[in-house]
Amino acid sequence: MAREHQATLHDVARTAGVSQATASRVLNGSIRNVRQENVDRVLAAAAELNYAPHLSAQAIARGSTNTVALVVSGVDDPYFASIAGGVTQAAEAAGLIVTMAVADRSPERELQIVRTLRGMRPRAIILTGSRIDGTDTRHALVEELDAYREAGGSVVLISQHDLPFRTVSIDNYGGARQLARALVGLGYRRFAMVRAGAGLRTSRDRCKGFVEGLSEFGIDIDERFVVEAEFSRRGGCAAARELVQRGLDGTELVFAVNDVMAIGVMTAFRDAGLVPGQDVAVAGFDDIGPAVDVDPALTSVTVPLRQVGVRAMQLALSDDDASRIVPVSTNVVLRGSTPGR
Amino acid sequence: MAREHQATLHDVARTAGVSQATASRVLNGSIRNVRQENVDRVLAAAAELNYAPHLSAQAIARGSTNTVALVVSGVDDPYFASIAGGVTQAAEAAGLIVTMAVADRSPERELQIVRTLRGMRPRAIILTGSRIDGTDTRHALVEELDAYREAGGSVVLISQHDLPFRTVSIDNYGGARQLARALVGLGYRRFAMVRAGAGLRTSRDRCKGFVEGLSEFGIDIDERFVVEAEFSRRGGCAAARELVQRGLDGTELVFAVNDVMAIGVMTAFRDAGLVPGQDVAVAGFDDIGPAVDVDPALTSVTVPLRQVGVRAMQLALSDDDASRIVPVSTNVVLRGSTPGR
DNA sequence: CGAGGCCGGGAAAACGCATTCCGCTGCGGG
DNA sequence: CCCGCAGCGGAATGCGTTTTCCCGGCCTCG
Repeated sequence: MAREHQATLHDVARTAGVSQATASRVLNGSIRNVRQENVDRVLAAAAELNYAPHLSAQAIARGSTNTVALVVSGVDDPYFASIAGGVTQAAEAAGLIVTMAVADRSPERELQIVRTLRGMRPRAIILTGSRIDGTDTRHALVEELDAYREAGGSVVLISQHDLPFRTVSIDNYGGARQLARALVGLGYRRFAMVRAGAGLRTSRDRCKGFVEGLSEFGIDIDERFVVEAEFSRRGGCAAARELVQRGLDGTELVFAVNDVMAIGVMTAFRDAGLVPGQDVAVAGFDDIGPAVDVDPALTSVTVPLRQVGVRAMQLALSDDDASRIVPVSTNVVLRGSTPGR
Repeated sequence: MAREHQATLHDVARTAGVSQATASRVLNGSIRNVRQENVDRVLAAAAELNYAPHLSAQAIARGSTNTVALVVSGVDDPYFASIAGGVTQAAEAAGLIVTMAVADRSPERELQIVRTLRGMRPRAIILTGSRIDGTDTRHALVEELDAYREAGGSVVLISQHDLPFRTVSIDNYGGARQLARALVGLGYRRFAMVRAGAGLRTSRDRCKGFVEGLSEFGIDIDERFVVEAEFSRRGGCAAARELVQRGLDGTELVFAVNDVMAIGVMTAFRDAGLVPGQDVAVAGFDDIGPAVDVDPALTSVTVPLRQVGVRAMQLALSDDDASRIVPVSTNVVLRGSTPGR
């Protein structure tokens, strides 16, 4: 029993007393028929030896893998976790195995990852949360992805619709704009904004939408009340502290470009002795799970993250080029963190 | 440029004017030396052709992959997300690629996944959050893992120390026991408990620790105040509703076996008009990020989830069998959700 | 000046599997 | 009775690497 090697197809064939070809035919449901007797013997042998086909060997023999690569910028973030959940769900439904890599918010790392991943010859590479805009690795990344696609792979981006690849496009702009309108509707007039670095497309779009939504009503946000921070809970905290230090100065509501930041903002406010929703309203974006668990519940913009993941996977697998961009719409949801005034 | 195939080592060798063997030697830093001139030519050719070695082919030729498999029971859960983060971090540090599969809380699915994963010949399989206890798939799973290990793979479990594999063992029992003591110290006497199904080892251990911690003080929990629910936020909500329906009846504190459930409990209480921490205290376990974002902040037991992931990976890679079990200690942290009485 | 050792290069085998092609058997029809 | 054909098993080939083995040239030492 203590053979150091896993059973190979050869072994199975030998103990079944048939040829490799026959064994292969029965084990992977080839088109050709095999006599029932042999089928049984092979199956029995496979079971006895606990045979599991060597996926790499299959990949090399068939010329294609059943692997999908997913690149996220951080797993801890519920945003990516949800998307990853959707992707794996759809992948497993399609019989694919997903390998995940974490870029950790670094464009260089992302490039390196894609390079490695390409060697794996995955059926698709799904990229989410990349922040390549304006970096000098951007060109290299695009080139790499292009080469990959040229070779028959399929590339799917999430919310990077200005790159020449298929993308699932979350309506960040529209959602933020709607949010701005809704908040003005509630009576808010003086806003602050917490955003991420300029390299992050998602953040940019949301800011733009929000600002333009406000400007419909002739409202604008003073430069002083726009603070840039890390795209994370910690970043949100830091930003909120920065804001109270600068002096809130009549600010009625702070909009953070995503929920994890918004939640960070809320707790930082609370730590500073301010009651969120009462002393200062807070709104976020994404409507991640925990948004309803904080008190008051966080006003946000729902984006069906899991759906996004599923769509991305489907988009990756579809071969018609007609729908290069799959739009995903978003929905404002008002909660206790932004009471009417 | 539009060749349908990726560049192969053969191509590189040809355009460099050397043999495949030489190309291989320079590209993977073999022990043997290659003349500098040839090194340069091969490197140039590789860069020009944008060559990426076919990992499957390498795997097959070398007889080993640089892949690690991670099985979690759900990505959306921050518990697993954090562990996954640690695992990928450590894996990438070791130059390994991690492929993740989601068992979705089903033992059968888990078994099937392990079976598939084995075909990938990963260096290690890391299993977390499995709930095989008492199921009939348990034996099959163990057998499968055994066969895998027999063949040279390494298996690491997280908090399943009664199975004959290496495991990172979180001190669930001790942490819960400490928590119980601390809470009694705060003046609490009447407890309710929200736990998950009996198949989940982690839940069992925590319950046991908590109950035994209480019994040190002659306190026990009435059967009526123990409710079993899904191991998720939703489950926590449901459990809390169940509790209020049964009648809290003087219950001072409800302990949920993990934070996501505890948070669910808190919001469900709030929805029912109860103020968490004031009308009824709540304590959880894990100290996941959001624990400090809810209001009042959640009393919990810190477990260094990311560390757990890192350790698991290291344990998987180490080849000395001395330390089959790596203990990870936990730490009670009291917060606003359990004010002193 | 010759033998042996060392260094670097290439041909080829091997890895585990899928698949194509070939040949055998057995059947039915002419 | 023979031919053709369908059906099925097996040998062989190929996939992209690594690695072993061999070979030629050069250097060194005797």
